[in-house]
Amino acid sequence: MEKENITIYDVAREAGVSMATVSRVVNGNSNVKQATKDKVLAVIDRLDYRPNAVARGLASKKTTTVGVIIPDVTDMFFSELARGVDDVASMYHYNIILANSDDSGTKELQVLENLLAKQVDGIIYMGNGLRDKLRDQFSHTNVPIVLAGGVDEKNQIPTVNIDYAAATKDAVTKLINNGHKQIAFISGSLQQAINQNYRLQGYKAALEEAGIAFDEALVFETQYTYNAGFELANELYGTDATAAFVGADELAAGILNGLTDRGVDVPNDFEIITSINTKLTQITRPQLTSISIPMYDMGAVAMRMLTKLMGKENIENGRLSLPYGIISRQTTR
Amino acid sequence: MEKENITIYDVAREAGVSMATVSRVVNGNSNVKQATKDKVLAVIDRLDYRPNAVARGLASKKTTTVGVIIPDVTDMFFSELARGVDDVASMYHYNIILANSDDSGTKELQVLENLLAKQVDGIIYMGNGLRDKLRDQFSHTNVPIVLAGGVDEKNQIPTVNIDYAAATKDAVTKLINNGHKQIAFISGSLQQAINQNYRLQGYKAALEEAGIAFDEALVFETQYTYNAGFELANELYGTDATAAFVGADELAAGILNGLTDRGVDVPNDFEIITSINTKLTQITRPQLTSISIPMYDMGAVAMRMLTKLMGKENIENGRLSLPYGIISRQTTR
DNA sequence: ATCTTTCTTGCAAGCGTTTACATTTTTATT
DNA sequence: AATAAAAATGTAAACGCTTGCAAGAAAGAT
Repeated sequence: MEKENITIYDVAREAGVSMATVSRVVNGNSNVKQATKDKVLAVIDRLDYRPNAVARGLASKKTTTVGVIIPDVTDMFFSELARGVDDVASMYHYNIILANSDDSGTKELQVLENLLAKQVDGIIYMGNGLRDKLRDQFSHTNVPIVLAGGVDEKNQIPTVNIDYAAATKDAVTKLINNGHKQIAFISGSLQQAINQNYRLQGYKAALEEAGIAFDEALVFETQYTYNAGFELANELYGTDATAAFVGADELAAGILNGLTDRGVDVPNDFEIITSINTKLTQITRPQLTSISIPMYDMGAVAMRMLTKLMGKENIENGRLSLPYGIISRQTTR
Repeated sequence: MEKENITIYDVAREAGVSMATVSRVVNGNSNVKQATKDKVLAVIDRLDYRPNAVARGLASKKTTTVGVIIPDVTDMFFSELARGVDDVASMYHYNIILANSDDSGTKELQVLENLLAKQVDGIIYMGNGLRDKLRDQFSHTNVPIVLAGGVDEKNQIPTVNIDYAAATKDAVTKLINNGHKQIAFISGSLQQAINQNYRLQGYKAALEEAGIAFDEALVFETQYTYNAGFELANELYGTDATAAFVGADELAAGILNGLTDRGVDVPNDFEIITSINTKLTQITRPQLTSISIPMYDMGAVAMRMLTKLMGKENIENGRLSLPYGIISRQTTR
């Protein structure tokens, strides 16, 4: 067994001061005489006192905890973001409550409810779109929220991401410059704003700029999984596409391997550019050319922005687009 | 702005009952007349009342929150575990505070301190070993802890994992049966118990059983990264090893690609078995033969065990070894 | 009708802090 | 040495809920 929970009161008694004073030294309040501070600190050390954060939270209305709504920790894109978030969170002495939403509307709502009940000081939201119901709830709360890595079409919520439309346009243009006219656009659900309103728009913009007609038949909507890609390779094989822009790395890996298995020579017969630049891009053979997204940084910056919001600091700009790049590897010539 | 925080007291007043009664209906306490329950529920709904979990935590001494110490969410092995943990946690209405430790002793200690301050009801610990200092802290607290996916050499802490030694032995034996005598053992730091006391022991056991002498020169200790593997491939090339057991998938992918790039034909000139069976194993070409570890399940089972511990239920067995398998793919013949 | 027993409800004391505000001690000023 | 100002400390009221205990209401038993 272990000594009973020792409280601020015990420390006060042992040190011969009031609990207020103990509270002050614990919180680094300036007006405490050095002598008493030392005395208190010594007792704290001796008694092995550890302030109860829950009581603290109740009294101060601050929990130093932020909620993180994430579709799936298992997804490399999001886990990188989460890592960035956690690193700066802990830098600012916040903890994160991590909640998987599976990108499901109902789960998100429920998770949000939970987080708010737990009195989190702020929320980092990750997702592939922002459903209206959730947006509603967001606007009904005073808890600061920032979107990390996602898009907010209505520009209502502080967001840190990259310019997905521009990045996609760049990628597709690169393909066009390599001589392709029939370029497949492959992404996850077009229900998701990020695909429908950003990536696809960037794709169209690139085509338009090059005077190439948009062909609905070259747009493929599927799951973000390796297997989906692998299967899609067959379908792709039947079209006259000679290159593809792909919205996710795992998916791209599947397509690449599927195509290769059918005897297609990538990049000579077919070029591929993927979108995330996770570790996967270096592991496949040939290695995947990719847009490079600063995932970790997006998470870190989003969290930093959140700390400012929580501290009631003024945010100069609530919509940050971080720089991206395109890394040429072996799936393009 | 938003309506001021509404409390249980507001609900009580509006419903014409005492706060105790409101508390009872909120907590699903049985002895409340149906009529008053309905009345209260209606008010709760109308006022959009949301119980304050912090106050609840203070009063009840339960936070319905568990801490998860994880080396790195970005590591696929651990993120899968974490996902399993979160899924059953939310199933039992717990939230998780996720804290990255980078497998660093000091960070772990600090994170633990934090978690305890936040009054978590339990802790899931993930790591590649369990340092004595941490073990000490663990034993000094009343908060239940379970190890997920790791090993506890001293068998003191409830643990859910697989039999790493046996799995390794099986893998190496498979290699031996394929005719190899010079089998490299490649893992992360041998400082980590899981490598030193389990995997390496399994490796030695397999050799011994086959009457093959252990050769120190075939043991490689490195980082768990793709690049480390890629570079190690060169080194490996200089030895007379004809096969390798590898402790992590990313590392194995690096070795595979490094070897392939040097013109080694895997599996004909060299066979590889890796240890985790993450998605990577299907993405490399050739695909990696691997021990299959039920990561998600380990996390889920560990969390389930923790719920029992937190509920003061008796644990029949605090040391669960889940079944593992070996999946033959293309890096073995 | 009266007395038990069983349900329902209310009362009030915590839970461990923070934080105005008040009070006391120190230091500076004249 | 007396007084004002500043610094250090203490007092006690929140914070929003749970929960043991007591009291009142309803239902059964005789």
